[in-house]
This record gives sequence, structure tokens and C-alpha cells, in this order.
Amino acid sequence: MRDLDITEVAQRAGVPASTLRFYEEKGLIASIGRRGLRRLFEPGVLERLALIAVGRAAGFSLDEIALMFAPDGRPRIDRQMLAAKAEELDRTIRELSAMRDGLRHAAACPAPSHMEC
Amino acid sequence: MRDLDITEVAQRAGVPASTLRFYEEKGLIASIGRRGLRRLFEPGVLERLALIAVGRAAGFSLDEIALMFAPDGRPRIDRQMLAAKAEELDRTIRELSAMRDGLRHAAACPAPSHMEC
DNA sequence: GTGCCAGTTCAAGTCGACTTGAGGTCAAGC
DNA sequence: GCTTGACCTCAAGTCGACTTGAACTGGCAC
Repeated sequence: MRDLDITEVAQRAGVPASTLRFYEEKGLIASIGRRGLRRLFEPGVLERLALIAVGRAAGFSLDEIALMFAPDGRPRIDRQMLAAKAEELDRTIRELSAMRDGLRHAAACPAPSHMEC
Repeated sequence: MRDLDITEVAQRAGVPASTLRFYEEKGLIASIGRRGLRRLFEPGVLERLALIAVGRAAGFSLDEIALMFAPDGRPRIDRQMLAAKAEELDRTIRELSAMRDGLRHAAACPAPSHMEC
């Protein structure tokens, strides 16, 4: 697939161009070059952005996410740390499941006040 | 159970007292009175704080959470909105599950770079 | 070749969620 | 009854994650 300019990436990923520039500055994504001033990205950046979105939804900070995309020299990711994150995520998932069920219940039940139901 | 003063709540809930004051100001929790200057809370506030924590983990803002604890006159929660939130949460859960599995895999596999593994 | 417009830089601003600091106040212990 | 310490208020500060504004630039259409 052809390289994408910043507006194409912004449209497809559903994020504003300003965010893309911000992420690039933070080292979360990289542009592959320029056409004139205009940044060019390889299509893979879309997958990367999706990962970033999921990571953010999971409660990771941008810095933590950047660490997971290890700058891939030696800043080696600690496997224990990864396992710990997975554990943490698992707990979060269980809590969210409980909340989802609570919401579904609240949506279904007919009591006037959600607190008494 | 006896009413709790702010430091007891802070300890049991694992949040700083400043956060409790902040939440009270926002209307997320309510103190039941004072002993001298010192706020008193009923024990139920602990459950409430747990709900707030889960809500935050689920990506809701404090204002959204406050809405769910409806001021319980008429700011009626829309059941459809609740169902929609549950849906959204469900999507998030599935994505987080994928991420957790990815992390577990990364933690287990022996490749030097996590990107090529 | 000259406008124009979308993209660029860099600094400053915003927003949510708290935290911190300065100065005040009570109730409890001595 | 007076000191002390923990909590009080209120304003200001911080932090992460972006967004916005002003001034600039370069390819494309004419």
C-alpha cells in the first residue's frame, strides 16, 4: 500500500493531525519522510495507532506505551513487568465486566431510582 | 458500623484525604456531618468510592460517574444510554483481553525484540 | 510566476483530575 | 487554659494529553 500523508492517516485513524504530530514528537509513531513540508507515513502506522488507542483505554500512559514499543536497542522490556501488566489488565477486565453487568441490569430494570434497584 | 472520619475513609479506601474533599466538592460523595471541623462519613461511602474507582478504570470521567449516581430527582438516566455504555464497555473489555493475551505472549516468548515475535 | 490553502513550527493555552501551600481552627492532652 | 496536631478553606500549582494561535512555507492550479 502507498504511503499516507498526515491527513489521510488522521482520517483513517480518526484522530486529529495535531495528535499525530504530538505522538511523533513523543516518539510513539514515526513519519517516513516528507512531501514538501507534509509528513508521510507508512500504512503500518494505522495499526500502531490502534494499539496506542487500546493501550490508552487500558489505562496506560503514553510513556508506558512508548516503553512497550521498545526503542528496540537495549531498553529491554522486563518480562516480569509485562506479566505484571497482564495481571493488572486481567483484574481491570474483571472489574469492567462487573460494571458492564451492573449497567446492563440498570438498563433493564424498571425501578424509578437506580440506587434502590 | 460507626461513622468514619476522613482519615479513616482515606486509609480504608486508599485515597488521600484531599481527593475525598475534592470528590465531595464535586458531589460524588457526601459527608454526613462534622466532628468539630472534621468531616464524618457513613461507611457506605467506601462502596461508593470503590464504584468510582471502577468507573474511572472503565474510562468514565468524574462528571459521567456523577450522572450515574443520579442526583435522583429527575436527571433520569436514559436506559438506552446505559445500554450503550455497557456495549462500549464490552468492546473495551474484548480489546483489553486481546492486549492482555498479547502481553502474556510477549512475556513468555524468548525473541530478543518484541516486535518480531 | 503568483496566489492560495493545507500543512509546518513553536510557544502558549486548555481541560480533567488532583495536589500543594498559606493561613485558620477546633478538641484533646497535659 | 494553653499548646499541639490534624483537619479546615480557598487559591494556586501540577501533570498528562492534547489543542490552539501566530507566523511561515511549499506544491498545485491558474
